[in-house]
Amino acid sequence: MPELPEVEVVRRGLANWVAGRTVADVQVLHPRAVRRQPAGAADFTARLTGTTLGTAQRRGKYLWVPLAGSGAGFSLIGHLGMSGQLLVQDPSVPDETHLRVRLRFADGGRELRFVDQRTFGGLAVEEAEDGDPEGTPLSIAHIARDPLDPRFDDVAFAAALRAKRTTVKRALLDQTLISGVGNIYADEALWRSRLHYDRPTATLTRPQAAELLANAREVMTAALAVGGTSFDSLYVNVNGESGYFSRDLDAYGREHEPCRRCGTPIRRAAWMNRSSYFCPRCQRVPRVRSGG
DNA sequence: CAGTGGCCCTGTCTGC
DNA sequence: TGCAGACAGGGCCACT
Repeated sequence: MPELPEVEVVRRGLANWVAGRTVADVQVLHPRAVRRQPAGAADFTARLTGTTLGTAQRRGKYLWVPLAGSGAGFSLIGHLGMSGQLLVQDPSVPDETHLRVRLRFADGGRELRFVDQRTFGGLAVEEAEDGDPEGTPLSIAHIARDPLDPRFDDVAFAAALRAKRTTVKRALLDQTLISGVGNIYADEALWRSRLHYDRPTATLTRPQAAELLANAREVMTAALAVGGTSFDSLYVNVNGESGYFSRDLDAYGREHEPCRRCGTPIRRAAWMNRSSYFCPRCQRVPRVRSGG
């Protein structure tokens, strides 16, 4: 499940392996993989063929590559969804079972493959912000900056979080408030902050909001340092290698295992059609006071 | 308008 | 052995 650290690992791989290369040929093997392209797969292919790829960029879980040459003013945008992979493969490697899109390059070297089992991810060629050297696609203007972005505004985030009339985990997963946080790192940040996932955001103090942000930033930085979190073969870097952070998780996926702080078994709760892992002792739901 | 909940998708695992 | 159902869950969009 690629979240910010995993997507950043992939971004670095793209920056290393495809920047400066010219696209010779594009194959779309599953139409759903380019469903963000309004005019369809043929348009996607036409807009990409012959362009030169720039340096990959990222905001939250979105990746994009600015295009130069015939593609100037546009970017190739990608989202990995739950199971998407961008692999830089030797052309002799047999096609992956869930290969959706292939880019061949004019230099005849390793090709770029988008592989996606569950097809929640996808690629598209989109118009970029006018004059933006990073080529930020217009379609992600609503996505907030992420906590590893030097331009992320900590004070504004804390204020916006506390102004919300929702619960804290919902807010962490709201990509218009803070991007890059998914189910895994939300649970980890909440565990580190001793906050229950259903805690109303309006009851957080300013220091609690600041600590939650610091913990989200810290856990994602630590995960990035070891290549991200891989539970299975669904998340790998561009060379097909797994990350090692899963062994360092404190809450996510640890149902019945002892809390590393207090020893109480970690509990899993159904939440929003997914799961929340938390320590029932360290992370208590604040009791609603009557009368106010 | 802000907040909420349903849906998309496929492979793996569990229980009957 | 086979089949149904649960589960993994990010983002979009209709609805309140």
